[in-house]
Amino acid sequence: MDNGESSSSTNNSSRPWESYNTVFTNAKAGMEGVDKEKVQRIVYEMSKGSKYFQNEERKDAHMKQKIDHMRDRCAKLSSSDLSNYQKVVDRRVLELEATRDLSRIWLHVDMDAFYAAVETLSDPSLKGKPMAVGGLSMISTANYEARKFGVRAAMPGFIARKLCPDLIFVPVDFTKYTRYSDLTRKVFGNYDPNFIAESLDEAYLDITDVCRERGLSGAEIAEELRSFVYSETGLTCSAGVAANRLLAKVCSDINKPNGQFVLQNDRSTVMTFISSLPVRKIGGIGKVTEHILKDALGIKTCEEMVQKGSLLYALFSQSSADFFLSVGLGLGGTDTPRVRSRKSISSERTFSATGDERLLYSKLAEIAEMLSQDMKKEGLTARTLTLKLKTASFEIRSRAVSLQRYTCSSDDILKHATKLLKAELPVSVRLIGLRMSQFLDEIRNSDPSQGTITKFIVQKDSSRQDLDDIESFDIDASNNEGGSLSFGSHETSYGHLKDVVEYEERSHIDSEEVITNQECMEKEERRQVLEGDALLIKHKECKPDTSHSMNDNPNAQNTEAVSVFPQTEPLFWVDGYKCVLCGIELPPSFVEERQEHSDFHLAQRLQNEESGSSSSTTPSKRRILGKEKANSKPKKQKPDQKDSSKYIPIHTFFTKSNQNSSNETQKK
DNA sequence: GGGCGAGAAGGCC
DNA sequence: TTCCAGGCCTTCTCGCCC
Repeated sequence: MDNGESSSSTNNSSRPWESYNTVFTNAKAGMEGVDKEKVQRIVYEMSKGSKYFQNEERKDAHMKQKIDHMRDRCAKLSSSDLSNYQKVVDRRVLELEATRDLSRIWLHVDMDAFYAAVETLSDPSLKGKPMAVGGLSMISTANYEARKFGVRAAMPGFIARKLCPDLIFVPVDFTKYTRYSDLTRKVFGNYDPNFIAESLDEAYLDITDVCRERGLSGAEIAEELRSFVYSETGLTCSAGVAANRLLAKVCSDINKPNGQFVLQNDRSTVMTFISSLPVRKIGGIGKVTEHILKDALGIKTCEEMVQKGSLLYALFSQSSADFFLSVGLGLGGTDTPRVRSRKSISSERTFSATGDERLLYSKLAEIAEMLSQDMKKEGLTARTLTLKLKTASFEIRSRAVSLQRYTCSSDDILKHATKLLKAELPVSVRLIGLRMSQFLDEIRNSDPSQGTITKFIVQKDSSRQDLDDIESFDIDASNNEGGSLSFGSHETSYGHLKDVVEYEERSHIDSEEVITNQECMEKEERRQVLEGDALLIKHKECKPDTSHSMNDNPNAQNTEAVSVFPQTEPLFWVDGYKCVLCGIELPPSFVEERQEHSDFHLAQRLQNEESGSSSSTTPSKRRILGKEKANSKPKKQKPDQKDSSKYIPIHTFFTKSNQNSSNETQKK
């Protein structure tokens, strides 16, 4: 990279493509003999002038600015600074060395050109021909014949076709890939039941035990596993065997395709191996990190990370520097981590750039629905919604909002996403994404006997479930002595809980549809009727003899519901604003709050009936009060705190000083 | 002034 | 001719609160 020079568009060189930082010329398995300059030139020629290209230039300029800034800081370091940082490095090296574990044998399996190989199995006529899975806009993977032309994953199809005019495009079919992936995983499970699936086509296996039990070496197990994978699927894979996952992953790439590489478990072999290894080979170090390390600090190999450790600790955050140093020592994960808990879930779609608001809202609705479906499938509820937009000029914007309650409802997601989008208009957009984070996982991850409560919360349109409510729900349940909240009792109760909830959901949706065209008071009346009816249905299920006619005409049943449910009065707003159960006052215009409030009483009542507990928690007023004070922040929850113990933060890092990266994307 | 949470952005596969 | 994904994670900055 031509450091410090202007961006590529203004480069006066007769070979401007040389400074175009495409990722497509990076060495990847099967691309060894590729004419890199030709690929780079074609990619440059086809990209230049496009909005994508301009955006790349902007990013490139930003990266260069960052590198320059780092260099400046580097130059300002005094020898005593460096000597102090060196002491830190020396100490950390000792500490890290103490954690070195050479007793484990890890195997990394990587399927060869997975999607392309599966497609070739389905259609043998593709064998031997250059082929890519994907379309003209983007390809997901390419077979080895296509890679000889420089075609590779994440490359736009139109560029791939230019590089290889005979390229055959096959559409992506994830169902098929998942099926084959399942077959490979069955094989993996025979060697390590706790194997870590990284993606559809990659996995880590701790084969220490199987090696010992069968008296076989890592190489022999790898050979056997690959052979079983082939006989089960007809697909080839490559494997790496080493003392930790980081090294095993590097090793699996060495003899690709259909090969394996074993790195012996002794320190000097590891250190020799790592000494000349380019940093880019390490998982977690990508294009940007590679450039920063090389151009700001002159670090190209893993060994140099240790040699220049003082600079790393001077310029990077502690966690980033620790990561780099451990890489330089050839250290990596050796334990089987507990199941990674996801932090967010998202859905996004790219389409032709448009500024048509109606179209944008309709895309938004589709995505909200998809996200909601995914969340329900995974049993997740969350309270932070982030809208991501990629504008026609490839600028990425994200706008987030934290909701008052945990939800997975598409209505809720869409409602808030619409507000976020509205604030950005007018804008021409080519991608919309929605992400939900801050999961309700204290409950999700709590003891298994609470599964049905979780299910209840999740399956219910949780849009109206307040955190406080859930917490009290949970606590009440767990405090209930004598195991009256056993799994069995939940099972029994779940049926009618679910029905009530589903009924209520339907009612809610119906009422919402009507509401849009109704006056506020009328809406409130209707809601009262529906609330009363939901309780009634619940009651009917408990007492099957109750008249069936109740359900037929909800609007006519409210008073009936009251009369047949005397021991637990239905929720009713006295004088139109006061809850008869707890006395809290909420004017009719506080529609959402009133809905939540009634939900709370409903849930509490069901809970109490099941557990026999009469413990009652008044729904928190603090949020309601917070609402009244329009600008006050909601009471801080314990967030899903960064679980720093789980993984070394790797992928992204920044210098310790201020970034001062003028955020053009910021602030409107 | 430090701790903390929310929002935004960057980065990797 | 066609003009660059989708998902997830981490860190940073800023502002509020104690």
